[in-house]
Amino acid sequence: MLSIKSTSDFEIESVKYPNFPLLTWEADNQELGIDSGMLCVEAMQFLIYECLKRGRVNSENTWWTYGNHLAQFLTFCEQNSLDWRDISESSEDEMLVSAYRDLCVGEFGMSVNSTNQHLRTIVRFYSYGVGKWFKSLPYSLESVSVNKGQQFLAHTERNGGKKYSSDLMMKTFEKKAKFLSAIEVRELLSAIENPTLKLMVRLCLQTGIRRKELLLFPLHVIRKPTENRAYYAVNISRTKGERERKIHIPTRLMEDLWRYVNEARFQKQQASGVVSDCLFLTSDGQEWTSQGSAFGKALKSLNLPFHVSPHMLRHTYATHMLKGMLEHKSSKFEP
DNA sequence: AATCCAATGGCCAGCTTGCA
DNA sequence: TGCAAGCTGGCCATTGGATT
Repeated sequence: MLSIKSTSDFEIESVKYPNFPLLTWEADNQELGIDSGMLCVEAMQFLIYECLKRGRVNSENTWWTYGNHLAQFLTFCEQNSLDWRDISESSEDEMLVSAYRDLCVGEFGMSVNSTNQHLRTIVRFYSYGVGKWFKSLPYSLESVSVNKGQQFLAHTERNGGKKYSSDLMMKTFEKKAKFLSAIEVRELLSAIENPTLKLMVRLCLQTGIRRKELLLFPLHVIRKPTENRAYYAVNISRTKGERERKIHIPTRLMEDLWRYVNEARFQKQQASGVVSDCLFLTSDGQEWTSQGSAFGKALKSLNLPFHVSPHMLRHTYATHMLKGMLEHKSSKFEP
């Protein structure tokens, strides 16, 4: 199975949906009436329902996440000559998807978390198509009883005490966040020679913003610090899910950002002629690409004895903030 | 830059806990 | 005692990161 990007010719009810995943078969299969290059009609109907008809999905990335989950499962069926529509009547005995699950974790070496996410998409595909293309489902719904004392999932069912979930799902465990110690933070900052990169790292460490939020950080929120206060509260909008959020920039950092805007950034912008609402520009005076990995590579090229990634800076902020709040108990916050 | 696995954190909604 | 904030765990939309 191959995924192809739609062009702007792809439209539904006169609305154009470019970059939508189109899932096509790779091999002929006479038994199933499939020629290579044909669209998988069932997968397409499901994806259109899941990503376009429903109102919850907004990001094109999400189209591709769901498209890839489905494409990989259907590739498994295609390569092993399995008919994904032929589900045995007794769902307790049906092994098609559970065999795929065990292959993901075993042979492919995928984590339980990722495999579960693939499984949820496949489960939704079957749940969408049952009655349309298949008589029964490749899984059964397990009733999970709710512990009344602990109120486990008590909210999910109105009649109380029970919740239904696919029996394919595996148990997952929480992983610990990776962060830098105070010593490592100092080592990191002193290792950075490029002043702009240093400012970017400081902004991450002191506000906990994500990589994408850093690279798309709005220019217009940077202003000259005039008042005698500890920090400046600013709103940023280009966040995960485009939710606006308020962050706090310490005054000293705000001063340095203001100087950057009026000196180094101004010179770069004059040289390149780029007009941008992004605070940070690359050394060529261009905007950073928000999904690029250049910032992470810049951190890596410092060759520090410990691992640093953009998201670790966020964890570092959160961990030290929590530690600080625990040490200096405030009446305002409950850590 | 494309691909795809891994990780993140908001959501749900009723009971528990904290606090005045 | 009464009110409001906090907690809870699986689901899901979205982003991060490593590899190619």
